[in-house]
Amino acid sequence: MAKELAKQYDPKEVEDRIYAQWLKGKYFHAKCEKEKDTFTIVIPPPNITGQLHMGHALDNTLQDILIRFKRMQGYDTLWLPGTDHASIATEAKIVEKMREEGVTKEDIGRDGFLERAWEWKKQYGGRIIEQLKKLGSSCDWDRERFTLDEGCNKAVNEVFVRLYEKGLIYRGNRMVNWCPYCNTSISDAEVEYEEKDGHFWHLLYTVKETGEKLELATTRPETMLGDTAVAINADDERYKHLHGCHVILPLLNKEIPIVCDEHADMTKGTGVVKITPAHDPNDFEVGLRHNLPIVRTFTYDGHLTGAEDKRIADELIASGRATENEPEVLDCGKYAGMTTTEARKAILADLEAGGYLKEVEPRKHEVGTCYRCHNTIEPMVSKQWFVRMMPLAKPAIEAVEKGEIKFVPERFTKNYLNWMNGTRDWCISRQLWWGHRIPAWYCADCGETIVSKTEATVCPKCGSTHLHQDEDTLDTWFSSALWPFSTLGWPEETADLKHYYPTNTLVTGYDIIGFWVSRMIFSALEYTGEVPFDTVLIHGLVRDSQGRKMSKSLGNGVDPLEVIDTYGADALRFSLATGNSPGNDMRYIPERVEASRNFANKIWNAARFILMNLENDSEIPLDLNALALEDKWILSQYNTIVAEVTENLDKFELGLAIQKLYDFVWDVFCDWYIEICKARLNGDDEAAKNTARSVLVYVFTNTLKLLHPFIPFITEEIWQSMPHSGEALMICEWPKFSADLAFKAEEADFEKIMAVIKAVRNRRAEMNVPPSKKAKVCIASADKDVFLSGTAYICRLAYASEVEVGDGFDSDGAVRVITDSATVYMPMKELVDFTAEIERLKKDLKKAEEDKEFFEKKLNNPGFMAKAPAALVEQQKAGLQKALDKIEMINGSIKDIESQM
RNA sequence: GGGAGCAUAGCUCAGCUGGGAGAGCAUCUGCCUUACAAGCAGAGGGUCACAGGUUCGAGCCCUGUUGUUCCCACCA
Repeated sequence: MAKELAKQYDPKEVEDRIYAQWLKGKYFHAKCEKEKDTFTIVIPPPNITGQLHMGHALDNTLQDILIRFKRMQGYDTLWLPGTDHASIATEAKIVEKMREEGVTKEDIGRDGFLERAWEWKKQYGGRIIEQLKKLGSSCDWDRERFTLDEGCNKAVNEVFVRLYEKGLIYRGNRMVNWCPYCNTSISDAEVEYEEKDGHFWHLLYTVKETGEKLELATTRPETMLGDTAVAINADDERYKHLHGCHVILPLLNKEIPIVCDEHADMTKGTGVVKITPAHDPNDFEVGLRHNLPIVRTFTYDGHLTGAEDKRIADELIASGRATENEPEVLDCGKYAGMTTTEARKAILADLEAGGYLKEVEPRKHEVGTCYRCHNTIEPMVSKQWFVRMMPLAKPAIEAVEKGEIKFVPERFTKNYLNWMNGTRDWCISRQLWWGHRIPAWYCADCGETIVSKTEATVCPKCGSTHLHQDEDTLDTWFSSALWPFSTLGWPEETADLKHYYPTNTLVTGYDIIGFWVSRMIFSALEYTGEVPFDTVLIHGLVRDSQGRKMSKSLGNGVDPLEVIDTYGADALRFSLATGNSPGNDMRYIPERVEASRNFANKIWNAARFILMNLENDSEIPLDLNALALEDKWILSQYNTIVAEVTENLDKFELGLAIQKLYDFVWDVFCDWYIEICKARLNGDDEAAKNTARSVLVYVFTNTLKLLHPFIPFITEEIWQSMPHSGEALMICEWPKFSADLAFKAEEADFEKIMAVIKAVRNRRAEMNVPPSKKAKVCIASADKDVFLSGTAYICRLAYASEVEVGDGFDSDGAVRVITDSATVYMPMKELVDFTAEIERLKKDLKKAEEDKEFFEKKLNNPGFMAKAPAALVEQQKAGLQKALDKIEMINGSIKDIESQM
């Protein structure tokens, strides 16, 4: 006897040991083998602040399946791992921790803060990597990267300088989304719109020239102090007489012009719009068109501006350093220092007191919020760095339209194109410290801007050495956008970059197509001249069992590590991979993980059975000449599975691939083939025994290979217990379809035997005959040889005391069942009820006749005959023949019984 | 306002180029048959949301309707 396995599979005992073994063997390490084709995936780098959640588990399971599959297929395979510095999230975490200690950023300064941040990274940054290992991820850990490491920084500076020199990066006063809580600008992509209850406040502004009250509505009355005009539509008949007039801004008693602008929509509200260029994106545009003053009334941390704010701004303007669109700042007087919420209240109260508030209308509206903290975004004119998107988006759109990059499923192409087509200039500067500092310096003497890859020390314009670097850092996504090539060494022409770039498949969720995928594509095209990957495999979200998004606030998140601890990593992986189709959301159902665990255990026990029946560890060669019918059947079935699994993996249909394997292992191999082998294994024929062993081992170990990408731990553990050559399953060669193993005729013959066994079992169950009660089974069939070859296991599987095969049998007192190739008699006199038998047979007959009609209808349909493919027509003919045969047999039996009654 | 997804068994979902509706879980019946009770053998359960259309043939393709989810959009 060979090795013995425990009765139940215990993942805890196996997983860490196997993972250590893989690491020791350096199987994950890509060796940059020049002669081999490559397959490369770069991991979507998880945030260092993060803990492994179900989304990561799904994303990384899919990647690991693809990587392991390709590795076994013989590609030089690289899965490049790493983490993202996540500027805004990490900085928020550290600031929060400091707050608990009573320390602010300002207290410790930039260097002190960064010291803390790196310390934090050291402490927690590796956590999620360790968690990925628990999942079985076969990343090349020797190549692990971090978006804020030195290499990435080099790439970032390189890109920044190149784009700046091409005029594709610029700095200017523009309308940005400002998060007063995070105290930084964020990009358009980082704004999430949420429907909130709000109001429409109808205000009355007095027209200076005519004295009439002009009604307008606003959802943000607190911005009114910054109004520098009121807009009407030039074609609006109601207001033609007001062209060139002015209104008196309430509270400030300031005269502002009435302008005609297309932005004012006659069909909406009163057709009059207040214009606040400093705090509304549309109004900013209107302001530019009409050369209106831009008056800022909010501070960057969400309060109303006061005297000091105004002094600073005035000073800048007076110094002549102000750039285009530099906003003025208003001293908001009694409102200064109030938060925007307080100011809204106070201003509304004063407007009402002054008779300027006509009515209040409740209204739901979409409010922009920060994706990090979900506080309301204040649109704000601010001086920031931007990437000019138009020239970059164009090639990125073309590359996808030309099919150089393929989205799976295809529908996400549209999603991507919509995003790319609609994208506006990208605000990349952040008022944060944790991140890539913007490589720009300003001359204190002449105001010159110097953009440089290395530290600037002398002003090239005036020779001054009084330079200071821009205080801001770059959007995290600016460095993530370079990930597929910065991690391979770009801008250096490294061996890795040459060999592994462009990468192949990017696996990610549909939620970050805009944030990340699109930016990688245009970045790669611009800097490397190539697409970063050829395929983007999109998956959905993992939701909770009720279909809700898993979230911290709901507390409905399921911790993958706990699942692994309870059921094993393989069970989790299996659950995530199976029944999941590309691009669609899925629910996490605990029962499914349990079912997956059961499947793992099923495989485990199949292995146990095989091992129990082997004499030793040595391999047994497969002798194609010694095969029995059932051996040919299982080999042929296995062979088909090889082709199907490979095909589906190639198509990224991972769920279908593993489903087919599940069915094959459980329903075909275990439920049928193993059961059938027992007859030979328990018999005395040593040669037959050995053939059975050889086929069991062959099919099983090769099936382990097919299963390995999905459930790597258990398959590796079992494979190493089985007779094998080679160090590890994970570096075995992927099985190939083999014409030698395609036994179509034998498959069909064996199915006749299966049909008889199933029919007997079915009939026995109907009659409630327990397995312990055996009965003789007599098979009358034209295919005598087929049934004769299977008597040993028909006996076992059909609970027969003995099996006889012949042309006809004494039907007296026999229960009978009819398949399309045989009539089976079971002498069970005491159970035979002639009336019931006839009733059953008539039921069968009815079904057979329905079948006959079904096929005849098709075959008599001229349209079908003329247009259906030939193979299908043949199939229908065969079906009809089977039905006819069956009808004949049933009629014979009915007559037979009637004659005995 | 634009775009997309989903609607199939009691529940959760598969069903890849159109060719007699599937799985897991749950339910019911019988089994501790020496790999596995986390198991074995059976059974029941579906007008594939609705209405049209294309086709010899539609769960699948087209049009519309309803319900539902999501993404995008500056509607004051």
